[in-house]
Amino acid sequence: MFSKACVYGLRAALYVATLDKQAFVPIKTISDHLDISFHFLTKILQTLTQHHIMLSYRGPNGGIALARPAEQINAIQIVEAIDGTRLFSDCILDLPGCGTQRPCPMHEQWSRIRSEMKHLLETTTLAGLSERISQFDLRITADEGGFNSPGG
Amino acid sequence: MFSKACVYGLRAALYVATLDKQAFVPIKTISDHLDISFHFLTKILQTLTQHHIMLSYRGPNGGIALARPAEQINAIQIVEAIDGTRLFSDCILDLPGCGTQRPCPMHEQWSRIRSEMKHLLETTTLAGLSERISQFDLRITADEGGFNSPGG
DNA sequence: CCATTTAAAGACTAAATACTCTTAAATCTT
DNA sequence: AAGATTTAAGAGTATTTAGTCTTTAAATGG
Repeated sequence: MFSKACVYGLRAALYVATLDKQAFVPIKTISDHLDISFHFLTKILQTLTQHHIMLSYRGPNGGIALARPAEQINAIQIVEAIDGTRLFSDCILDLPGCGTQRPCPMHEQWSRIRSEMKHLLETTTLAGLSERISQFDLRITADEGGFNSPGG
Repeated sequence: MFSKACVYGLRAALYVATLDKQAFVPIKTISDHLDISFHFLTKILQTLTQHHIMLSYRGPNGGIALARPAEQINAIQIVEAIDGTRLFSDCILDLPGCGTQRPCPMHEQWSRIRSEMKHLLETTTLAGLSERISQFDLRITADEGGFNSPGG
């Protein structure tokens, strides 16, 4: 569905949002916490900074941070920055020009699904997810236990 | 979303369904009509025959055919045969074990989308699609014009 | 100025996906 | 039996995605 890079980007951005700090977070810290390759994550976060979703700063006390309040960053911005917009426009049968004018036989039904998916990602903010995490002790890592209790 | 192989498989199966013949259709005929690589399509259709969605027969007047009436073949059977079932079970954040018990922060919303997608594919039969094609002169090829008027 | 810390950039490798090509096997026609 | 037609199977190639490694550049602190 989404590329690995996209999923990692979502997790990393969400992790930064949960920290709720003004300070820059080193990418190493994030990659350690989320168990993602440091170098790979660096590339992914470069893309997000290039899309003005995150800010980066070099040197000691440097790292990355959200470019704006978590309320103003939603999942679709991250997905589109990394995976592009084709997911929300492509025909299920991959026919060029498929649309209302010249639909494929699944066009109407499929575009409904796509719209719902897009709508969900549009209304899902990092702030909302972050709140849900702290409220229900959810996780964004692969380890056992909740987000705030990595030890058990 | 779906792999190329999956999309080609869907198109090919749908094409065979629209022919509405008992006879076997040579793969070459299908690949020519749908402008898909013959050898690649052969592999894809091998998968579908191995999953008992299609039948094959070698030699002159051989080819492939639907293994059962088009009413009894739905899109999800083809998608799952080619791309597997992960699309309908995987967590959007790729967390292992994500589910009702140990959800990720997007689990509930995302599984709703997944269910709708799955339901759509389950209720979409080759017969239904085929009927829609002939009724509205739709297309399953990349060329101009409707399915029944490839020349214009 | 120098060492350290950090991201940026780019080359490189590995794996998965998307094909292509060749050969074999089955089937039909003559 | 011979030759043509067609799928099956498997090896091989190309492209994309995923991930690694090295070098460079920016920033800080001493």
